[in-house]
Amino acid sequence: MPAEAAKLPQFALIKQYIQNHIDSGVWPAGTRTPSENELCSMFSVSRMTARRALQELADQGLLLRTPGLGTFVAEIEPLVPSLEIPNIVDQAINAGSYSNRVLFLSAITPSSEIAELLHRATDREIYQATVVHLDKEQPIQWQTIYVNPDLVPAFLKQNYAKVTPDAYMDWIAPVTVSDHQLEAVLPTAVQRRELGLTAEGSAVCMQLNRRCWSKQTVSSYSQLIHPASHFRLGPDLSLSPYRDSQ
Amino acid sequence: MPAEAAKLPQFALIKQYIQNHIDSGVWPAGTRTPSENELCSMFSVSRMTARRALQELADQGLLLRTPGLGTFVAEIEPLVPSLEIPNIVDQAINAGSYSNRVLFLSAITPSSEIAELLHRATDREIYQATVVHLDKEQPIQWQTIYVNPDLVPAFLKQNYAKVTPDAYMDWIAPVTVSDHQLEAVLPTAVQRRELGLTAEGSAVCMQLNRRCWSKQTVSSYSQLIHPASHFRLGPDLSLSPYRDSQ
DNA sequence: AAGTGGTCTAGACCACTTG
DNA sequence: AAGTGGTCTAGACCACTTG
Repeated sequence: MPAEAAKLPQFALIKQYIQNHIDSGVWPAGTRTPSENELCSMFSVSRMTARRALQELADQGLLLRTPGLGTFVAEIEPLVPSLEIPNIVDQAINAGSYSNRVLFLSAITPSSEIAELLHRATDREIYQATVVHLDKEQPIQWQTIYVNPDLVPAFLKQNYAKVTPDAYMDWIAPVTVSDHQLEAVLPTAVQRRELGLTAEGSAVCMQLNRRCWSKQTVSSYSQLIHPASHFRLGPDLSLSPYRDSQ
Repeated sequence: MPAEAAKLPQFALIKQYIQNHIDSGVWPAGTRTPSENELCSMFSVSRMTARRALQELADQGLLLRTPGLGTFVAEIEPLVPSLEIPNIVDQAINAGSYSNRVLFLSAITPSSEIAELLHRATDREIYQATVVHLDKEQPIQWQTIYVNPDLVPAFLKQNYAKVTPDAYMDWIAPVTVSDHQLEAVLPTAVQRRELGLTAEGSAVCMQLNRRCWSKQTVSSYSQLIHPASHFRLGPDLSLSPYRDSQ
């Protein structure tokens, strides 16, 4: 028995054996792997141990198992690439360089579009706030947030100089799910002024539309508008995605 | 024994029991759950069955287990929101309404920036293609792709009217990982003309920078420029994220 | 009828933590 | 010393598929 490999438990050794055959192409997608009983005798192991190896690889999506038929190597799924959405306001708060300007805070009668997004009738009031968020005195985001007053009745009575609308909302009605949309836009004249955008060429903005849910009820809908110069998504491409693994 | 709940296996019943106590707030984060042995006697079940319930919930991230200490309810992780990146060229191809115009196809001496992204020296040639992709005769994407000739030596000899550069690349050097960056830009005069953007206001574009890797080697770097009117990320917000679960 | 995976049992030994 | 989770065994019954 080689001394090097003695540390891993037996189910992990069986997993390695199977993974090697898949990665090296010896077992292409669709190949039947050894059955639980076959692995038992191959590795001199009980069925529960052989089963654990197969089951964990199946949970990872590498194998497909069918009672009565066997275990098969799964097709590689194309893996839809995705981008994480940074929260530049939270980053500024954590850095201690955050401030803001509240431009509007009031109850309003929603447009039919906003009412529909909040799942409310157009004849029922909702709350709206418009805030410009700043990092080191530089405007980084224009936020217009529409709030469901049923979930956050005291929304209009808060002082948003220290606690942002998002932070207060998350305290009263924690976000359980959120939807996001992203598009490139040209800001309005008011937005350009408040965001400090003067030159024509630098006036391009990224608009993020975000709807938040709290326990299966829509709690808010926000339009977040960022100067393109302050909002890029994705990693620094000078770094290798393999930096962790080798 | 109630007839309704008779269908679920015992480990699933124990999982339900634990999940209910977490979801309802009876066991907040940090609470110690019953141990494997305690669940054994509570549910008149063997330790392997009680263990399975705890282990599967731990695999889901709901529980944390420590040998010698016990099993504890995990903190809810904030869950970074992310957006899937649509491939509008593939969508057009699948819809059967795809065509393109190849503007440039040649070996070039790379700029230092491009050379660095491809992990190559500036004095070694690379391949470049510039293609405008169309859907139903409408321009939807400007692509400038820089290719590592080591991996795809015959890149310049292909006819890209039928098979796109990306499709050919994926055939020769399948993409194992890809990096993406996204920003809002104003297109150049040439890009505006080729993309059919005339009015000033509609000239905003989304630029996606994508670097593809094949077996831990950079195979290509692409700049993908889309008219903002044809490129929005995220779901239709008129749909509920709960559509599947209720 | 023989083989497959899904569930389950009643034991065992281990390294680890706590009093 | 008593309890915890991690690994493992050698059996069992089941519903399911195949020849």
